[in-house]
Formats: sequence, structure tokens, C-alpha cells
Amino acid sequence: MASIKDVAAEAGVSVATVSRVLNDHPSVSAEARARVLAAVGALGYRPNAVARSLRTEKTQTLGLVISDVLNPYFTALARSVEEEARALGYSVIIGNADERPDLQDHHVRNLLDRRIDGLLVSPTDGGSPLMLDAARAGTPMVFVDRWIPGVDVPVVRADGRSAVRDLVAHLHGLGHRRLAIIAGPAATTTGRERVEAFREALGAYGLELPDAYIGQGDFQAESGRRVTEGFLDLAEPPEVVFAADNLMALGALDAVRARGVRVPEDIALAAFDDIPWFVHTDPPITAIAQPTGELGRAAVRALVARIEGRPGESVTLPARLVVRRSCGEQPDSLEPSPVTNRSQT
Amino acid sequence: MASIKDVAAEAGVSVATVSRVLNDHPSVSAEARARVLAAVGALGYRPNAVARSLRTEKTQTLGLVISDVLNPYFTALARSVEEEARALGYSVIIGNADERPDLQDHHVRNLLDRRIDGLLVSPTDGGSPLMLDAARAGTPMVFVDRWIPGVDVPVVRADGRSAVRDLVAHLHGLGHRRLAIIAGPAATTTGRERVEAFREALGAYGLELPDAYIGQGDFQAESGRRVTEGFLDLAEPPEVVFAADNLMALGALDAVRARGVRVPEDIALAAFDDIPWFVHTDPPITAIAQPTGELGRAAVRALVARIEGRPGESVTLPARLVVRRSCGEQPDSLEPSPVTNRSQT
DNA sequence: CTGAAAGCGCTTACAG
DNA sequence: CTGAAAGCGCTTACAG
Repeated sequence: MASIKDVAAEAGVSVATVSRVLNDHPSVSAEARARVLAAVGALGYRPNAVARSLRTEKTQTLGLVISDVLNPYFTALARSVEEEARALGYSVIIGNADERPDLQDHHVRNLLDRRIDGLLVSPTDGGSPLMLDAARAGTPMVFVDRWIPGVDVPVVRADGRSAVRDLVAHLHGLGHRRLAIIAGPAATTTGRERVEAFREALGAYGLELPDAYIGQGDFQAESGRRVTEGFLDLAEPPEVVFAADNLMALGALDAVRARGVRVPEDIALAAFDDIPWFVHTDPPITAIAQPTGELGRAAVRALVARIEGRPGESVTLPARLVVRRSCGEQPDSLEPSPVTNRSQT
Repeated sequence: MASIKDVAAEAGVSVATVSRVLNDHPSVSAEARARVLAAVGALGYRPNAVARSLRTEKTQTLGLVISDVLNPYFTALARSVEEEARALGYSVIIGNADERPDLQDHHVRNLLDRRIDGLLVSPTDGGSPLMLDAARAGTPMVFVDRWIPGVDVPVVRADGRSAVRDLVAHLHGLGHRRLAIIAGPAATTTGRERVEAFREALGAYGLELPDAYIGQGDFQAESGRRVTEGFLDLAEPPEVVFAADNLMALGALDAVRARGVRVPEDIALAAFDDIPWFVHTDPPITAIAQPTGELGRAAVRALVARIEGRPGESVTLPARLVVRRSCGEQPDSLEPSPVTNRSQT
């Protein structure tokens, strides 16, 4: 592969001049520029990004450590992150933690070793020493979706509180009184917050959230299934199951279907995170939609700000309730077309 | 950040010795090794992968250029690719082409500039000069899922022919005679092959595939919707719509739902690519499932073989039909649990 | 405007 | 077993 030396030789100039042309440095004569460009074309020369990075101490690369790529919410988030990063001149390397702290650490370490310019993370747990050290050491970093309290890092996320209140109002209005939740891991902020928001919203109607109605899930489908089976085995099963993410809702649907229980006649189902398929499930599922695309873009902007030495603020965007038929009753309003929905990402 | 010089100074040895310890070179005294390791620990030293790559001309990185990350099939593929790569000591950088040749080229170029050790690609089109040049120039490369004929690059893919025959047999057995397909782009191998396989399978029953029953899609949901609307507007609409990927099936479902048409009573629907949600759609969707996880792993193994100078063969794995209710009739057999399904990836 | 030279952080023959 | 030195491919003060 041709190097800058070859180009210099071909153009009859020094490598410094070639470098200047390549980097649009102003002080290059028009003639030298033309010769260099011609040589670049003739040799099919492409600058070696590795060498450039070593020299400039910039890789123009962002790391994104995500909890689970197979979760459509995170896939959409990753996509919008990549788009915004590309627009700002960065590439992104995605590390899939699969909800495993050890894998998360593997990726953080790998990304740091590769000298990424900044790190976007949606932590799987309360934060490993490695990640906390990186933050303390001044690695530009931004939390997205989930975060770690007490760490001085901007947080870009959705606030689901008001949407959860809307959901509970909807459920209460339909006459439901025994509401259960499939919670995410208590080690994650979203795992805790969604339960708390649900409990608070219930409180406003004088309803309790008994321990038997809090099933411990891990944001994966299998846990949603297991927890739902437990709910169905209760002497007094809940009238509603609220899954704290879309994969656990999938598992809940599996469990319900295996038992021959009907939704919403026998049990109502709602989910946090909306996905295109929820329009077409049997029945269509009432869900809380996050502004995923906007979150990804805001997170990248905050991270790039930090990289460039600017402040980079936290951003909180509201989630919203999308009513469908899985909790009973007809939708209050016309459903937006699901294809249109996709454009939100 | 501490460099190898700092470690050498701290340990009282040369940087060469530090490097040897770090790379498990045998000729290092136990004592020197211990001192270096202690210094590494004390300084929290991590080797700079950028510098190492420049020197060794190896990045231990694979590039994966994928047609569309939001497509669950490709998400699953990307995940298995990353897993296998990690097991073999490689990281992977994913480039999402979004079915756009220009974006595909952007990513290929970017990956090449970063000097990835090898490239895995599922081409969006017939192949840009850039990609063909890279292959010709000897960049280790493997095609996965889709490929470009006439290029000397191993291909790892699923063969859907027999599954498509099974599908047509199933449809014919249910009495359907007017079968239509939502095709993928003719510029892609999978786009062409699925239509051909369908046409051949129909031929075995003396059925034709008239042009009016071939809708041109682009593997995205919106095109599935548009094509399906066209089918429904026909004087003699088809009895079956077979979508060549899962996203176009989603679009078809949108269109059918918007018209108030019932599946399978008014029209049957089947899809290429199976996803967990197909178990829970209304009705559950008959689909052709690819061994996605195995494809991803095989592709990585073939690529790494090429990188290491070994042959690296092409692999073709069979896809299989999963019958559900969207074409009429009850499933022939018990549906495997969808959570179990996921483990295939 | 241009070039020679230093240096980014590593690895690896080479000599001892 | 160990170290001095060269070199990977760039960029960038510095001097002219």
C-alpha cells in the first residue's frame, strides 16, 4: 500500500508538503498542491489512519458500550448514535455488553486501549472500578439511557415518570386495581426508576405495589417469561402486567400464550419501550415510547462537546404513552402508522 | 497516560524488555518479568493499541459492513460475528449501509483507512469499484448473506431453495394458486435468488409467477407496504403474499391492516427470515428461518483463515420453513418456544 | 511556501 | 537474557 513517502517521491515534493495538502493547510502553492493531488490519484493513496492517530493523539472514534444489541431499543439507539457521529466526523465502535458486567468491562478496556476519543455508555450495573477510574481520569464520557449516580458525567436519557402516570391512569380508568411489574435489574437506574415511578403512580390512586407483584427480571425475554409464570401461579394473580422493557414483554407474551390465557380479557399487558411490532402483536401492545433517535443524537453532541473541551450538558427528554388494545378498550385515538413510527429513531 | 518508557524507567529495564514481557516473549528473566509486571501494576499501564498496530501492521480488528442494522436478521448476524471474533481475539467495527451504496462505500473506505485486518460484507448492490478493487488488491474479505458474483471471495450464506419449495408445497396444499412475492432489490443476490426460487417452486406445480405478482421492494418496511397496496388494488389480487424479508413483511402487515383485510382469511402472508415476534403477531407468521448464528460464526472463521493465510472456504447452510397460521390452517407441529428460538442466533 | 527533522508508542532484528 | 537502535506512517514546530 502506497505511503506518504511514495506520494512525495511521485510528486517531487517533501512528505511535509504532501501532509499539508492532505490536511488543507493554507500555505501550499497551487502548483505543489496540483502535483500532490495528481500523485495521490495516480497511486490510489489513502492516508493511514493508524499512523495519523498515533501522531495526533486523536482517533476520531467514539466508543459505545451498550447493554444489549439484540434489544431493538438499543439497536435504534446505536443507529442514531452512529448517524450523528458520522455527521460530526467520527466513527463509532460498538461494544455489546449483553447485560453482563464482565463483558462490559472487556469492551471498556478494549476501547480505552484503542484510544477512542470518547465513550458513550449505558451501564449494565452500578459501575466497575475500571469505568469509574476512566471517568475520574478524565476520559470524555457520557451516559446514555442508564447512568451511574455520583459520577460527574453528563447523562442523556428519557424521563418516563409522566408517561408511567398516564399509563396507570389509563389502567385505573379501565377498572384495573391489581397491577404488577416485571422489573429490570436493581443495579441499573432504569431498572429502579421504572418500579419507583410505577409505585408512585399507583400511590396517587391509593393503590399499593405489594412485593408479590414485583417480579425481578433482567431485561431479557426469558426473565419476562419466568416472572409472568410466577404471577399467573399466584392465588390472586394481577390484572395487569407491566414489563419494564420490550424483551421482557415478549417473554410475558410467551408465558401467557403457553398457558392459554387471553390478553386483555384475562390479563392486561403493557411495556416500557415501543417497537414497530407492537402494532401487529395479538393484541397490539400499549407501550411507553422513548424519543430514541433524539437521545442518541443528543448523547453524541454532548460527548463531542466534552471531547472538544466544551461543557456538554445532560439532557432529559420525556417519554410518552402509546395506548393500544392490550389493556382492554379501544385506542383513544388513531394509531400513527408504524412505518411512520420508525422515523422517530 | 503512562507509556512503555515510563514502565521501563519504573522497572529499571529497557523498553525492549518491557515489550517482551508484555508479549510473552520467552527470553526474559523471571526477575525482570516480575519488576516489569510490578511497574505495570503501579502505573496502571495499558499498551497503546494504535502504536502497536502501526508497528505490527495488524489491528486485530475486523470490519463488518452490513446492509441494515435495524433489520433484526442483521442485528443477530452482527452479534454472532462479534462473539466469534472476540473469541478469536478480534474486535469488530460495524458499518451500517442502510441499503445505500454510497453509505456502504463510505464505510468500506473508512474501514480500509483504519487498516482493519479483514472485511466482512453483505453487499447492498452489485459492488462498487472501491469494493472490487479492495478484493483484487488482496484485502482479506468474505461475503456474508449476500455476495457479488465473479469476485474471488468466499461466500457464507444460507440456501433457501428447499425451504421455499416447502413453503410453496404448504401453500399449494392449502389450496392457494395465486401467489405473489415482494422482492428485494435485483442488485442483491438474495433479492434475485428468492424470486427465482419462488418461481421455480411454483413451476413444479404448474403455476406461473406473472409480473403483476412480483412487487419490487427494497428490503425496507415502507416498500413492503407500498407493494402490498398495489397487490390489493389488482383486479385479481393474489391469495398469498410472500415477503422476501421480515421488514417488508412488517410493511405488508401495515398495509393489510390499514385496509381492514384479514390474514389469513382474505390473504395469506409468509416471510423470509424468522424473528421472535412472528410468534406473537396476529396471526403468527409462517416464515423461513436462517441459521443466523452459525452463518456469523462461519463467516468470521473463514475471514480469519484468510487473514492468517489459510484458504477460508465458502459455506452454504440450509434455511428451514417454520409453519404458523398466517397462510391458513393450524401448524402441523408444536411451535418451539420463541425464547428457545432466540438461542439459534 | 517548503523541507529536514523530531517524535508519537510501540516491536524486533541485531549484537553482545 | 538484555539493550540500543531502527522504523512503522504520519504531523508539525522550526528555520529558511
